[in-house]
Amino acid sequence: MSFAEENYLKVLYQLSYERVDRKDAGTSELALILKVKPASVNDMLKKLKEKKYVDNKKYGKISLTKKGKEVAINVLRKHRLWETFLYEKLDFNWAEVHDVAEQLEHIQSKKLVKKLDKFLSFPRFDPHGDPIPNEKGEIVKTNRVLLSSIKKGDFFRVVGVKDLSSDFLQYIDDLKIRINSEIILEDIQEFDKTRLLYFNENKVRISKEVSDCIFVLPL
Amino acid sequence: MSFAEENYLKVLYQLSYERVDRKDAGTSELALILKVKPASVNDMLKKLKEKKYVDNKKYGKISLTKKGKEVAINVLRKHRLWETFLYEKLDFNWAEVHDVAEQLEHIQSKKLVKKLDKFLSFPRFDPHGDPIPNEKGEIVKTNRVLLSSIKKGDFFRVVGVKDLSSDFLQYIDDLKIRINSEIILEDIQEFDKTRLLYFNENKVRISKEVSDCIFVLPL
DNA sequence: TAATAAAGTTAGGCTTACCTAAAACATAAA
DNA sequence: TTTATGTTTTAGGTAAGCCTAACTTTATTA
Repeated sequence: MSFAEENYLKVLYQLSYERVDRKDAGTSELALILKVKPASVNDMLKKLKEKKYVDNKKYGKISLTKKGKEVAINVLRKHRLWETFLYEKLDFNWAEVHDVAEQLEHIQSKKLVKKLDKFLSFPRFDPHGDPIPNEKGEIVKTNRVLLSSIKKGDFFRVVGVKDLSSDFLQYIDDLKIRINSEIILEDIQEFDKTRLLYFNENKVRISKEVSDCIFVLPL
Repeated sequence: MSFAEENYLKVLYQLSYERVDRKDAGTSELALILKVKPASVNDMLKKLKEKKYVDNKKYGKISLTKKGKEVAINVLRKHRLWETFLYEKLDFNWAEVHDVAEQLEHIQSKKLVKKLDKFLSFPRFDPHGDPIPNEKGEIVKTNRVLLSSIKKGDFFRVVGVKDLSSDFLQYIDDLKIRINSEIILEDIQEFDKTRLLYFNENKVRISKEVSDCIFVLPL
């Protein structure tokens, strides 16, 4: 299983199972995320189909087989364990972990993953609040929601940010909104496309777009 | 700089600068170590030459340029830092670290290397006793020698084993000869191709071949 | 020194994963 | 329903990194 193949399966999984808007993944969307052309996606899908990792008909819905899903979940597990390692042990910030984990997720060593998991005390969520599949591929449910859905007066804890390599990440990190920081939203003032949030003593103005990137756990 | 290119430069460096018998590296020797055919080595050398990483004439000695040496030392630094991490933090044994480090050494992130180095408290030697180049590419000298050169009555400390993926490694690990274990050789009895070593209370029989793989520091 | 062996090189091919350009199909708007 | 727009697929091509087979050069040994 090559790096490229693993990446295709991982992104396919995320588009099929981890999206809020549950619409099917298409060739061009995949191409956009993987930073290749739609024709290349097609080439690879053909190969993955032959190898029984995906199962799609011409012009039809692309779906992972059981085998493909297993590989995808394993890559995701590694990605999120490494992100946790970088954040917890090496003191990386939210904005920095993703790109490095993108490389580390392809290291092939069952033993390494097992030992890393243990070293991190079997974490269930990564720094972005995404669930880390366990060794069997099981994924725990969480009732986290996006900050954008929080209403004035609600209490919650920040648990993560979306696992996207966006410019927001650096910005969010700069706001010092750290995971599990026990910050509680005490008040909201709504402006045009902007919300003024009071986190304990801290006053922070956050745009709609940014609050669509922050996961919180209602208390 | 691709994985393959990095590997060629790393092996070239080791053959040129880290060998006891200081003879020049040849196409077929490189091929043997890199597990490819001599023709492939030639293809790659041509490319590395164009890119000014190596400097060799047809049928002549292959040598690294300053630029090539820098890359090689950096890969070696990463390899040995990762080995140290696996051994010290994840509880891998001597036999297991090499293959995984072989993959990890190609991760591209200056920040990662820097933080890993700090996390490990700036180690100067890896689990095999090989020196870890510092951030500037400087390599500390050590006066370690091979166990095979030790004479009856000498005192020393085991500091590592050769960085080769050999069957010896598992065997050595099983002997429980751990780095910095303060074990001292109290007596040797010589047999045909075999030495019976008394490490404190432990009596261990070791072949010539194995004692050619163990680095010790005379006390 | 000539014959033989070993090492290095070249030529031509293969596979992977990408590409562009053009054709086939699907969907939404007129 | 036809047209316009966008998405998916096909065909043909490229570069990296490997290969085999044949050839050239260097080293060894008779």
